[in-house]
Amino acid sequence: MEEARDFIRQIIDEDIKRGHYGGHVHTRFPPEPNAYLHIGHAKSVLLNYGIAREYGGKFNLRFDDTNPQKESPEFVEAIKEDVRWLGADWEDRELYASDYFEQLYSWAEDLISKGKAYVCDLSPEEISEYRGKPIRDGERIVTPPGVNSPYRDRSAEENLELFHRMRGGEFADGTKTLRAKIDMAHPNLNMRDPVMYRIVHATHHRTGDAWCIYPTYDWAHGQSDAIEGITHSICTLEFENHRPLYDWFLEQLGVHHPRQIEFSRLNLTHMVMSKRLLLRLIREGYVARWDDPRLPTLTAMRRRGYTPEAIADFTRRVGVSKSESVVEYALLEHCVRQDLNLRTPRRMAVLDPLRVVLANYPEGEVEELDAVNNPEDPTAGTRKVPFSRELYIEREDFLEEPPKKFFRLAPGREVRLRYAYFITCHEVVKDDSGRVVELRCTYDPATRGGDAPDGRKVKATLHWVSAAHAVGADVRLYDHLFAAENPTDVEEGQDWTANVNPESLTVLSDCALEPSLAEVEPGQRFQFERKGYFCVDPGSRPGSPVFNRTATLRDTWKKIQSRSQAPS
RNA sequence: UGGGAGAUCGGCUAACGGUAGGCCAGCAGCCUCUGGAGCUGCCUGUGGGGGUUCGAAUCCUCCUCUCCCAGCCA
Repeated sequence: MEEARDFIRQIIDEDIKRGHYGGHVHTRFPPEPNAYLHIGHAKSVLLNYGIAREYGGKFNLRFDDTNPQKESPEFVEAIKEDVRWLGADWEDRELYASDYFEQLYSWAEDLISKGKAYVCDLSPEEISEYRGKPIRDGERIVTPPGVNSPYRDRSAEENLELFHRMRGGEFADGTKTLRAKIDMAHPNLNMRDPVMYRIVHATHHRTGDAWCIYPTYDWAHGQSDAIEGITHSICTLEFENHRPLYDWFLEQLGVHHPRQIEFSRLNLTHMVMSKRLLLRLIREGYVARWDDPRLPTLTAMRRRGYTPEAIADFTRRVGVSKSESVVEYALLEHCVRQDLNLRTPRRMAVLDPLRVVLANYPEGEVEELDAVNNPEDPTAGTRKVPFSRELYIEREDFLEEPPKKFFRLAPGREVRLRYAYFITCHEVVKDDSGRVVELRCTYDPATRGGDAPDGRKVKATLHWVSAAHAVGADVRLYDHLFAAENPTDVEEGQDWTANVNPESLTVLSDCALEPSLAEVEPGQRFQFERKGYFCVDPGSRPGSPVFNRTATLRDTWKKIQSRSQAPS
């Protein structure tokens, strides 16, 4: 069965049919190394890499490092790790716009010589004014044509000399720019003599102090694509306005001209996705770091337990289009559950322990019971789980006064302990404050393994851990970083950070795990039965494991509860 | 205002002049030693008005709404 092709692939199909670019396809992912990658970038990486692979083409990783004040090797390394993790292979093409600085400079000289660029002494504020600001004209707002810079008509010789002196370091930051000479009355503001070079005395993470003038993104990006022989320059919607400018540069230079195709960026409910906003969350301490598992950064999602396969499945399902959209977080969760369901071993872990004593079970006796590692994967085999007189069950699996539809343990009620026995609760022990501290139960020896020979049924099966064998652990539960679907939608005078969910992180430190979980390695994933998917944190240590919850299991009881509690 | 772009079930996305389909979510049921997973069924949609056509989500036209640009950020 053939899958529907997105509009980008349709365009490429057409290009190939018409023999454009010699039938070749060459894509690239062009991040600026000034932040960590997030899942929106993953969509772009996978799109570009996927297209290259499908068409038998090539895929470049190119760092658009034209702003030394914001970029650093730390980000370069982090980005490489994330792209690699996603499975995108750039082979030996780890490239940098900064590698093209000399070529870009020489092309700029060409444009100057042809009278298509000039050195301008206007200040940033003046440039903005000359460009033509929107003016209120009574009811209406009018965008007037721009005004030519007084420096626009310098001779090519003078421009060349000034440009050389700019490179030579003779001028202070911000005092001069090189601008393309296009059209100050152009309806597209990007065409009103855009800046190509600015003076910045800053050390670049790769070129060091070799330069004190740096190309703007607009001047560097298209030409970098051209140099690399990119055929399809896929980018996000906000660059649609710039395409005429990129076309103009390429045409003036007479070089290879990629086809630029814009698609809408990924947005998620309950999440912010811009670098600027993510940076604020970190700087202001709403989250710990770039890899805080509540963030949509790839490093955070990896730490949380997401798999690259789940992310790839997700990006495939959301599709590619030009309409701006917000994808429900639930789809992401669905993808990771579906992946993890098939691949993760099951374990029993009691996150909020309640002691259970089996009055009729021999003291001191321990049985090793067989437990299935993964019902979805017969090859995963079984393991032994110790059972004894004193156990822990989940506190929320018992209610003294069970409401309708609550099938779990309650006074007088019989339930099954998974892979073990049927037990019946006879007595509830409370402390002085009335808190339930222990349950006195009996077990039915005939139900060993979990089946009753007389065929009687129970409505619930609980997970449990033998108290004497339990391994203590920290478990971190995560909820939406923002309770609101759209975090930046705030009332007048409110800052969006007010929407940060104060309960997005819950740290549990008294969890009781089955003993097979004593020795785990960071990054290992498990399904804790009935609770969710969990991943061993990088900070986990032998003997005191730390788990991050990747996602909960779908929980019908929770749903029933919230339905009955929901405000009408 | 000018320029650029977009509007299809609750969400995302197909359909390229010929039965508006899929996935997620939701709902109902079946099944179950995870209230998991799985299975079955249901649900709802072409922004509005005109026009062309045997036939329009698709073509034309007018309108409405939303987003992007006016950095020496990318």
